[in-house]
Amino acid sequence: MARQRLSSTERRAQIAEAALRLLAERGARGLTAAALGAEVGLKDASLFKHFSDMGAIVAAAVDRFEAWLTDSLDRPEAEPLARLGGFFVHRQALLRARPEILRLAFDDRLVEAAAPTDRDRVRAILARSRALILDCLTAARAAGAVRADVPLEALQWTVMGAMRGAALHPDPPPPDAVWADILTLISPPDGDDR
Amino acid sequence: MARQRLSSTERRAQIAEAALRLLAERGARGLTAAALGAEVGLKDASLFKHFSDMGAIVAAAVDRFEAWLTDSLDRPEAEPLARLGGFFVHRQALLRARPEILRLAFDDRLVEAAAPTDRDRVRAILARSRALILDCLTAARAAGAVRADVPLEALQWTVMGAMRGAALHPDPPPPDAVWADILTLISPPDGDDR
Amino acid sequence: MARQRLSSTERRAQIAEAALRLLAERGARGLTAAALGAEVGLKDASLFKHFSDMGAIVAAAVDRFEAWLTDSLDRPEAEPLARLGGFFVHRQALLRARPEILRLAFDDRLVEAAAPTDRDRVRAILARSRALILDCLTAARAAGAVRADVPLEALQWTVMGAMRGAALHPDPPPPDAVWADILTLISPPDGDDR
Amino acid sequence: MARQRLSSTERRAQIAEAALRLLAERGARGLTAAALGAEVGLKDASLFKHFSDMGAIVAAAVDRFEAWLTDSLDRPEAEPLARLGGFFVHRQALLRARPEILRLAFDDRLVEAAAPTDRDRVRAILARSRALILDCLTAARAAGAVRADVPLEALQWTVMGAMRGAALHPDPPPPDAVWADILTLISPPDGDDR
DNA sequence: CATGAATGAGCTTTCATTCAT
DNA sequence: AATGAATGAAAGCTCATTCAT
Repeated sequence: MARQRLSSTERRAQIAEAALRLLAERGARGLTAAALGAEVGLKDASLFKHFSDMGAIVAAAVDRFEAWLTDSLDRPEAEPLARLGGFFVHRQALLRARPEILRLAFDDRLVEAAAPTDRDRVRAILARSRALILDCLTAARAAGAVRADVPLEALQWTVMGAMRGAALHPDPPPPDAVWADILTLISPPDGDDR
Repeated sequence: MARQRLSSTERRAQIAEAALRLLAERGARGLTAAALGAEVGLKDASLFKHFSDMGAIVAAAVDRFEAWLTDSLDRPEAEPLARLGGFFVHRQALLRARPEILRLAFDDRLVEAAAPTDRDRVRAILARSRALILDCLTAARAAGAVRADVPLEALQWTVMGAMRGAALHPDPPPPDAVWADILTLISPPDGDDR
Repeated sequence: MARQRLSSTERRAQIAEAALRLLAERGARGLTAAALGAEVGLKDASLFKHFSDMGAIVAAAVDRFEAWLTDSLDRPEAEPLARLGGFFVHRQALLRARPEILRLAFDDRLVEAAAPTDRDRVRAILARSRALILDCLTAARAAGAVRADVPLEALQWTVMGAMRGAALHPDPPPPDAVWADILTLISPPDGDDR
Repeated sequence: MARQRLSSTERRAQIAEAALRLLAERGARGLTAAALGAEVGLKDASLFKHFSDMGAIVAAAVDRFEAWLTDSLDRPEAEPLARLGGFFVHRQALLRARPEILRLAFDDRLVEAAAPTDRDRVRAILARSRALILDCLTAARAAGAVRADVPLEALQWTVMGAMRGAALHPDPPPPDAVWADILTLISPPDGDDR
């Protein structure tokens, strides 16, 4: 196999991405320099020409993870439930496009591999999604757009449960159909309309 | 401190439990023979007097995990929603009693540590809980006890989302209150009562 | 070759001593875990059962070095030149008994291998010998026992030069003969006797 | 900073000199291609455009060392003690001008870094200085210019001890003052003048 | 002339495991 | 039943060196 020569910028991106993949597929113990090297067609030693150590690689992987999960499409100005729906559908699409990688969003594998500093970053990234959901629901409730007979947190869990359930589903349903069902669940019960 | 000499049976149990704890607290990379030995007051070498190798230890840990998650209190004969409520409340109690250990139920840490065989067993254990929920909901719908305007899976995700959300909550609400909220969410909308 | 089993205490001593030897014979770059292991009949990995890391090994080697160079025979109460002569002869004997190891006393090889903390310790050990010499000479001068026509330091250099020269000599002369010559050199010139 | 492009000859000299400096300051383990490159403003790989390998670099450093220690000022025709005094003062000046580098003269650091061949060269270089001293002393004794009551070697050690002591002195005394003291020490004792 | 990318060999260290006591 | 000493394999990382640009 001809020795691949890539620019350092490309390599760094490639390595970070491969690290995320390995982490998702084989867990923290599967993320070794040798395995990572094999993944990108390098020897283990060569990795350290691009990153100072494994910690830096994980940090770059966390950056990458953050980039994926930072929802550029989020429109804060929108009507709260529309905003939440947009987030939900967009995030579902993401989770399906990168199933191996984004499964990391649902457990602590990335947290486990990371050094304390990055650990907090990962937690913060995940917390942001939860906060966005809760924000939208809070605003929606103020506008009477969601049911008032259960605590907001119950609604948040419903949304997050659906997110997770649909993403991990072996035969995932269309995101907007799922969102429609969520809407049905969290909307004020019928009688209120009258 | 006098060297502790325990019967083999006790030791095996103690080690398996400690393995679960380590796995939950420090992840797959934190489960080393030395750490595990320290946890139970043995030297690493002594572990292998009780188990043939680390794989066997993880297998025993999976047994233990299965024992915890096998709900002895489940009463199949009960009315479906009552059965589901009983399961929910009981499981919540369990998750709070063993927070460190049972966090394993929510991610793939145990899967990661396990050899392929045990991996499937863990998946099966987790699948059983999901199946129980779905069973109850299916029966309940047949009896008209849950809303019919969303797919059963949406209801399942709602229950599981609440289970997870409540268990991971920093200041967990009383299980029966959570269950009451879930009931509200999954019950048929108001108008149907007439 | 039958696997040698030694008590940890013995091993530690053996390893520390071998480290000194390697350092003296092959220099800082020759002191590798593998080489050291070979020297004592162990695999490199086994060394770390007895010492936490290479730093600890070097530290133990410095201890050993210190023990050799700490002159238990020194008698502060003696007449200064007798005390210095005793030191000189005793130290010469030592340097010949352990030529490989004690060559370390004459250059910075040990300093180079050591971590900053131990580095200072080595310097202190070497400084002690120099101080002892200077002390004796100072006292001797006060008693008119050494010549007064050159600075004390010049006398100190004479003693130290002879120490080094005699120790490194391919065919080393008897220590007391050397000492006699030094005495001749540093004594007050003839005329004083009258 | 614009990439420095130097002629090969200049580079070789620069690198050899930097190697000596590194060796003196950081020891054999501090002489790495990367460190050496940094010292001269090159990348490690670029060093090997000028030298075939590290061995060649050390060899060039030994050349350099030899050049420094080859005393162009030595005048064999002079009166022996004058010749020795000239050597002493000149060498002292050298040691002070290049303290970092010439400290190499006093221990085996350079020997340690060198391959066997160069090792012998270094030893030969150092032996030359010793031989010069002994030659002068031998001639001086034949002329009755030095004391006859101690072996020549003792006088040689005195000179060398002073050389070393003065060079390593934290606050070095003027070379000719030191030489005067040496003269005092090695001259025939008073009474002989009559 | 100089560099950036890559490598193989070797280093320190960790880890699961074996064996004699 | 438990340990202390030892090991082989593999991990993370450094280093001299090669090669294409």
